[in-house]
Amino acid sequence: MKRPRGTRDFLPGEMRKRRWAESVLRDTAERWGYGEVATPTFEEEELFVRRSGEAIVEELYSFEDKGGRRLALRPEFTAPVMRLFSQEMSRSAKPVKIYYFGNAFRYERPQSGRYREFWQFGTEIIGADTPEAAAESVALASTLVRKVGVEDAVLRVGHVGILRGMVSALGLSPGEEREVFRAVDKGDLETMERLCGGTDAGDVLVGLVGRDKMSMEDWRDIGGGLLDEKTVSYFSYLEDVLSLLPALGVRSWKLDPGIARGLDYYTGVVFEIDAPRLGAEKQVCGGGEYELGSLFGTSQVRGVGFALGFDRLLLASAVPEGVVQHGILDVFIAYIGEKGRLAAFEMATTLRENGYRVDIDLLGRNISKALKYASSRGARYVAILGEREVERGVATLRDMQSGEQREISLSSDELKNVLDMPR
RNA sequence: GCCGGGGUGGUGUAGCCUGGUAGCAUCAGGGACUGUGGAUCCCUUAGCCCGAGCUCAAACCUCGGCCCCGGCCCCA
Repeated sequence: MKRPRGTRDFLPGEMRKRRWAESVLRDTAERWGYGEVATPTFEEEELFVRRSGEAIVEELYSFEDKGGRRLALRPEFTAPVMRLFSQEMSRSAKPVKIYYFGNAFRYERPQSGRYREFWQFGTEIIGADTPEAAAESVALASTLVRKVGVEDAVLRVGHVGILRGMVSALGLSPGEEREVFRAVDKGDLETMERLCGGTDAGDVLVGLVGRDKMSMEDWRDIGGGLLDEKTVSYFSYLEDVLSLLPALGVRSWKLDPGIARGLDYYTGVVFEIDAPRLGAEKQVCGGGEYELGSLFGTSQVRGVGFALGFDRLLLASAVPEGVVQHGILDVFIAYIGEKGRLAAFEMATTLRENGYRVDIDLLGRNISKALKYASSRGARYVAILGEREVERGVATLRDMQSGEQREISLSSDELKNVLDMPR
């Protein structure tokens, strides 16, 4: 029996890291005023098709249930969360700020940082179309990535409204425009050159996407002349968003005119975060401003949000030593003889009731082996209970780091604090 | 779907080219040590990804499949 392709088992050490990262994400989102939501692991297939088009059926884990319904394991959370919003929260006070964490499934070729079952964390601010909301979303994403220990993250910010304005200034057919968008998103300069090089607008676009460093002024100067009034107004909007970032704790970002984010429903500011050390699958976050009332028949609903690739985040993260090292056991109890055994189990119960993490010998090992086992488990203390101790109502407590030993009383009052360690 | 590199006890590896007894390390369990850990020694459990072919004989050669790793495509 093997694990299905593209899935993983997680052992205790790995789970400790994952739970740590998860709690960092959760706690931070709560602190920023977001409430958690959860949606079903599977939905009607139609929900995902409507959001993303027929093409995604290829990548869905879909099936028919016994009632003949077409269902699919969720490949992402945006559509389910929007469904939840429009069905359950559309009359809630605006803006609605929610976050989610869970597993999602895509039938794809696994590779580094890409699995068939993966985890995502994300947030949405729904019912807000202001620079303030956009800035908060960008800043929260950036903060989260940093807080889980990704040191070298690069935040890139762009605006699809400006990009669309530039592409439509090229005067291409809709089909050609699609191709250009795709090339822009990939940073494929050769294809761009082929599609729209030679014209003024085309050269400008190629120049912008190819640029490594750029200021807002450059962007305006280079691209602004060719654009209509509405598109030009996006520059000030974007500037406004960016001006709020430092106050929200964001130290640095790169302007990237070429972020297209694939989907049609993005309307304004868009952003991505990369962890360069991850190689081909380096994007750990993507998000932006969107409009998707049309999908669910709601009247115009605008919002801004992002999704974090939890597994990639962990690959890129330097999880603090303490998280990994922090042993899972405060005390291991070893005993000798029938009397020792009873006293040992009683001691374990008392210590556990007082909040300590306690394990006890279950294999009837001798002291030597029990100590070795406790050591390999990373226990801080070993309590030894033999005839000698039980007769006098004490246990021998051995500090596994220093090797020092002392006797402690077995009375429950004494046991409460005798280990003088944080619980 | 495409290209490349791989799959040998639980883990890490040698053996493969040049077919013929699968070796080492580590971990785990037990013992030497009658109540004090990571040492030493001994013992034990346990392996050639799956299938077909060539051959007297396949971990080894050939073909197909599965899975892993890196990349392409895709990335809602």
